[in-house]
Amino acid sequence: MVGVMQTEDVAAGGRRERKKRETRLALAAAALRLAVEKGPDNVTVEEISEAADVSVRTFFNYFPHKEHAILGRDPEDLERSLTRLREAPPEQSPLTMLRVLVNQALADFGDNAGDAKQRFELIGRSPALLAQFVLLSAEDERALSAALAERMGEPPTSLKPALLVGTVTTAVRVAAEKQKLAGEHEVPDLTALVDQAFALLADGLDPAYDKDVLSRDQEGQS
Amino acid sequence: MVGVMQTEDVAAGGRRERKKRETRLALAAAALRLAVEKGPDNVTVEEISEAADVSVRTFFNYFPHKEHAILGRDPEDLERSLTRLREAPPEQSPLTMLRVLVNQALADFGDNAGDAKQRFELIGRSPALLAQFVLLSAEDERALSAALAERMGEPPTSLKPALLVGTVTTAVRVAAEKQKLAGEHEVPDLTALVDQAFALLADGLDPAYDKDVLSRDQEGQS
DNA sequence: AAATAGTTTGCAGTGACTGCAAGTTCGCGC
DNA sequence: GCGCGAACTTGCAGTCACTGCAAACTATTT
Repeated sequence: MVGVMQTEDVAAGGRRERKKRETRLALAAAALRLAVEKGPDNVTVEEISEAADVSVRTFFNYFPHKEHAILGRDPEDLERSLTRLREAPPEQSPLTMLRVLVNQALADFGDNAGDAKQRFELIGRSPALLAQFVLLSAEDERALSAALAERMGEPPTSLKPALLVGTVTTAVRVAAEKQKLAGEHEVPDLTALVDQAFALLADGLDPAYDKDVLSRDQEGQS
Repeated sequence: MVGVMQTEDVAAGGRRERKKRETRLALAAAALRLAVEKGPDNVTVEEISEAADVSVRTFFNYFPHKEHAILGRDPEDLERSLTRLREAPPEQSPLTMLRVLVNQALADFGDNAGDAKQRFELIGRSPALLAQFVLLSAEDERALSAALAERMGEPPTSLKPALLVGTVTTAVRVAAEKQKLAGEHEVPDLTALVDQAFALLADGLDPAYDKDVLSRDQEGQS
């Protein structure tokens, strides 16, 4: 039952709670620092625990994987996005609202400058980290889809909200990849790329799409 | 230099090549069977190796992870899709062609009935498998994006081809998820869901998108 | 048949992660 | 302040994934 106890709010009172939060933070910080210093795949849990001055066993009381500690995700980030989504002006169309959401998220991202960017870098360098990141993101996506469905007044089984969240995520991801790929020269500015992607999503990716191809093309099997 | 030697074609001659292919196949088959029988997370490499009658060490000469063996991906699948993409009728618009591609892939999927479906099931039950699957898919996506960019006569840095491939992948994924979620009753047919998703992508996800929100909304920072 | 190159295997080692049980600390009512 | 139970930490033992290395084996070539 470890970790189940209902901690009511963020700044809960007792010394216990405080210490817990400090330990978790110390572990995440140590994990991130060491990952940056030695490369994400050359860090051992032992080192991290040592740096945070707890036992290895305790490390695993806080994080299920080494990767979770390095990613050090703040559950508040998702909460904030969900709140923003729910409180967005009702007259905004879904994609418009998502554009604002993304922009706010990117702004947050730029704020806590060090950590987020370093983590982002690391993710690009370690498949293990990427894998965990994707898994966590998938959960977020589900939550966002559900919230969006509600906002749009659609049943949770509806395709459209999920598709919107999914494609928007993809758009941001692709934009980020392209920017990284472009390297140093000609830095095209993430916001501009994301704008471009959103515009494409909004207007349609392919005006010439022939929705009846399949009725005609029944012989194309290998 | 293990595994570097240039094996010319699929059905290469020597007994050596044949045995190698057999061993790989036996391992993948055993891995899949055991994963289905005992649950994907309760299989050990030792069991798999035993079932395929090779040493554990040999297992790792064939697969980098347990998960790779279970997923048992055939590199030919990607090749086939790439070929199809390149040989598609040039008059087909990108999304139209991708729709055909997806349909062919799904048809293949239905063909080798057992394996693909079982693997798909497993992926849904094991985060570790899902993670590896996503990683492999990401590689495929990159290859497909590059091929599509070429077909569209765009530079490989161009956003649009990558966005197309990414969103289409997302569309299929979302459709599959929704179908699974719908459960037994009212099975909405994957093809229909995919059609719906493609139509949305083609026509635009949100006709009311306001591409100038950001210019106006500059005060929405946490 | 001997040389050669490719493959298998055992062995030893590192490191992630888990359950368990004993010890420590904290919060709380008395 | 005391003591008690709950929460937390820790060490220990154990399982399992995965790696490098070197010896043994086997197919292929000459």
